[in-house]
Amino acid sequence: MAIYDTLNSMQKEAVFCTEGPLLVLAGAGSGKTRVLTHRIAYLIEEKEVNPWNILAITFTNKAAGEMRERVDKLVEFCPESVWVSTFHSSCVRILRRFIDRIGYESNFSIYDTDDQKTVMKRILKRMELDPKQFRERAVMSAISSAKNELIDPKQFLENAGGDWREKKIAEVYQLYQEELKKNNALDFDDLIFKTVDLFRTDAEVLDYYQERFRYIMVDEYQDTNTAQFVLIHLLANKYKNLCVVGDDDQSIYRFRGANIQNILGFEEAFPDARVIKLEQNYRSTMHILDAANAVIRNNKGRKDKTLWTANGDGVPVVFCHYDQAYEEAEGIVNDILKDGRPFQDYAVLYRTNAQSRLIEEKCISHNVPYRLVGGINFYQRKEIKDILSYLKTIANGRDDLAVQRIINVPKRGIGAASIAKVTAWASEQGLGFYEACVRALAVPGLAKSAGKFQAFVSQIEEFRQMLQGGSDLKELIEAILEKTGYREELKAEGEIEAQTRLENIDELVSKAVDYWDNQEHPTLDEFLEQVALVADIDQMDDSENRVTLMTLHSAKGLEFPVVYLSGMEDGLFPSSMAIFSDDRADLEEERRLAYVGITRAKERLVLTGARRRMVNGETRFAKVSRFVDEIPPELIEKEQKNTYERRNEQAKPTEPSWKQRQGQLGVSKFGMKSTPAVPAFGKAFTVEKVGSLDYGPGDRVRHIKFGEGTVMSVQDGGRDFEVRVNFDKVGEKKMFASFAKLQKV
DNA sequence: CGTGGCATAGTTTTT
DNA sequence: CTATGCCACG
Repeated sequence: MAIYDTLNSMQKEAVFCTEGPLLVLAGAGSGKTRVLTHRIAYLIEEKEVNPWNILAITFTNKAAGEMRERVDKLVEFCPESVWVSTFHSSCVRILRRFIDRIGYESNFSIYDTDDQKTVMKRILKRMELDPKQFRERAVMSAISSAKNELIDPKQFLENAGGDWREKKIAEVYQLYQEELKKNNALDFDDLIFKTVDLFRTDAEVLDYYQERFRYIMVDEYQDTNTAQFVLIHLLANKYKNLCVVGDDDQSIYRFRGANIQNILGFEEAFPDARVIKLEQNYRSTMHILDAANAVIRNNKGRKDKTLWTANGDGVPVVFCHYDQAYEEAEGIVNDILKDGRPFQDYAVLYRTNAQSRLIEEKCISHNVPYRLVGGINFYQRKEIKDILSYLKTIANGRDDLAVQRIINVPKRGIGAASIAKVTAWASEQGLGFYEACVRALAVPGLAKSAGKFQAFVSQIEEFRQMLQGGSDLKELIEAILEKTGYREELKAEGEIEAQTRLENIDELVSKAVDYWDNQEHPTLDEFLEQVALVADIDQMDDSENRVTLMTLHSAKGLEFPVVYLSGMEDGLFPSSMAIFSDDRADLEEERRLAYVGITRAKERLVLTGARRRMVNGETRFAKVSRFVDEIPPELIEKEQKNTYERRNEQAKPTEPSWKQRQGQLGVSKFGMKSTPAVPAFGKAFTVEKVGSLDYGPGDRVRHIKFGEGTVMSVQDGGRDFEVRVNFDKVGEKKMFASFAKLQKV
């Protein structure tokens, strides 16, 4: 019983209440993951529930991974049988097994956002719709929302009524689904949608899973959309042992379909539901919580609760107002240096990804190591998508988009015209695109190009044989790079580009190796599947001593000793979209975002904002964010950081450098994790730059490949220094300092 | 068929 | 400002 003694009384109640529907309203930092994991342990150890009968669902792989780890530690008997996974991967697992019952093949491929875009573009073009009126972004989001609400194309059309535009979108939706079906593909939304579809049409399958999952737990319940709600509802409907944990004040994904009503109306959906509130916070100081409470109190549609803590008051919240956005960035970085904790104790949060740039620049110029979460997903990078498309083609060749992506990468002299011919013939014959390539000779009008298609096909076949012959993924990717001439082509693009891209590919290789070595029966298919469902935040490597830069959205579920909320300006945060919206709920969502941001801080919270900042090349002026004003004056210290003050600050002697600071690691109160010997995957997101260069224009330097040369110029290119060097042998080259590793001679 | 240049449009957040 | 798309030229 000892493990439960560490829980407070409310937490205990939630853990011990195992039968029937249960809603746990868990405020920020109130230990909800602890409750979930202990509840799982309790079910197994005390209630003798078979681990096999437990399902725990989260939103991100990271959360699932953490829960998995904690469950494995806590539960003695067969913890691995507990199904801990995300919505999306649970659905994939179910669909792989039973999707044939709703007319798909079980080896369906999963389309990511880019794939969807490609398909959508094609359809919009084919329908000759005015691209101004039907932008693919808008159409896609309309379709996505429809899927989140479980509306199929037919219903969409019915709902459209007499609205011409809506009717057209319904038509696009219909065609889009047909196209996906033809390619035996599902997009992200389909994964949920089709699982619900499967459960609704096949009572046998539903019953199987209802029996299997007698105890269901859902984390971050406030983020579920209607489709996910129905899914859970169906699964839980037989035994009704459903425990959902969430915080309505942290619902920040309305824009992608999250339905806050799922949590607010839980008691109506399950009339005999128990409700337990967790209001004791273990994370932050009272000052921080007071600020959070004060802000969120302005929202109307919420369950009433007030966080409190036994921690002390702590230091006051600070708001720093700057003139310019770059001064704000500078101020934050200076403050971090002055404060003097290990870098990993700090997070700088912002509303939009674009804001990261200024902060990055200042981190670079002050030698502060940082880790950037978000931005372009690693798996969306061109070179990664290329290699993955090769792998997909090698795996089965059924993913037409993948094949089309690589058929002329690197250049094989196969142009758009030939591809169009093959595509047309393929659909005429009812063949997949790859199949059609195999039979290129039979395609009418292809003439000379047919040989090029055949060369491509035989190359793919060669790779397949490698795989069957026992090659691992590392060898395979290596072979692709060499034999297709991909590496060659990259190099032709330029030294800097090629190096960055090859480094990214190396990251992919290490990911592949990691998978290959840790799996009992590794398969290419399974690897590709894992890769399809990862998000940025999943890869965040928190073992390195770096400042974290990310959006408020990415920050949910995390905590840091010191948090900077930057860009606290009306029009930016809250966004002007929300301010001018006639739906009050939009502004409330922004406020919840502010609440999430504030409650990430454990000890110190600094809000910052600027009067002016450059947006889209023009200067914009902004008032202080209304959220700052919602914090009562006695809780917050406001500082005007004007240009004059800043000059004084700058005049001070340089702060301890990064290297010196590293020595403090391990001595500090926080973050004692040691750096692993093998760099974790995710390095691609951290930018390690050379702080200052020991060479400048006019100096002689040596490059590993190009030999000696003279530095022409050094330019601070934002993320890195761009150096122009005139090499004796090869002439002038542009390169990034951190990659070029130039040596002064 | 490929490339390079120009024009235009877009900016919230992402599983 | 930047990324993408389209068009015209080689």
